[in-house]
Amino acid sequence: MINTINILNGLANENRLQLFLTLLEKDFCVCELQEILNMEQSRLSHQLRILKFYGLLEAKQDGRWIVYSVPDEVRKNPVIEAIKRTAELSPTLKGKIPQVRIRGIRVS
Amino acid sequence: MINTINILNGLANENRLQLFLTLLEKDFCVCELQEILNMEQSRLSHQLRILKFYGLLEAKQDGRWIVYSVPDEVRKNPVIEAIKRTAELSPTLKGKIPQVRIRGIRVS
DNA sequence: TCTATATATGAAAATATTATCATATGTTCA
DNA sequence: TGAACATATGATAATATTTTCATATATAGA
Repeated sequence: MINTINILNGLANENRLQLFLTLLEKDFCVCELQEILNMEQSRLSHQLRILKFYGLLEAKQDGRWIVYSVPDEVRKNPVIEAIKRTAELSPTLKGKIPQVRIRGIRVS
Repeated sequence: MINTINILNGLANENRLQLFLTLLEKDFCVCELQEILNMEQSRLSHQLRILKFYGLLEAKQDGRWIVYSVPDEVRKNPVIEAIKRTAELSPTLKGKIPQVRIRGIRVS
């Protein structure tokens, strides 16, 4: 199981917490996250790297996109479950999460 | 309820996490914590202040001692409960926690 | 192959956190 | 009151994290 201190270190940053909560809702590629979170590309990339480093995210390539997701093992972690319940994704971001998208293109 | 990001910020440091887990076991005054955690006084005092700042600890005076404790509200928090379950207090520290003490003096 | 797009990386600058040291404050007790 | 003890605080130094900017890499498609 993922180490608790890794979870704490990974998520002890408002930006990364929101990023993580977003990915907890749904998988996204970097360019979608860039739009949703309104973050500069390399900054976002660095933050994703940190979350991945701590084992909180995984990435898979799909064409020229890299899709980030929260591994099942992480979703099942009790601390993560509690965080999901208590830490609300900012309403602004929530409104920005597209319902259906295919590789960055809004479909609905 | 205590803010999740405050919990994360407060505990995203191995030292403070161990300090907090120690106080989750039992209330202690600073000089006891100093001995248990083998930390220099002012460093410990600074870390306690941070935990207090984030609302994770409270302090009450008892003579010349300041006794720190985890507020009930914090204990009941789902994230804290999950952390308590998943983050083990280091065995070294566990062995050092006195069973019964009165104001820093080991009684049993 | 060339170009556009998506993403990552490295280095430097900006900022925040942590440790350390000296000193201040407050309490007890002789 | 003054000495000893317990704790806090402030300033600075040491470190770590975060942002920014420039550039590199990789893929898709013309």
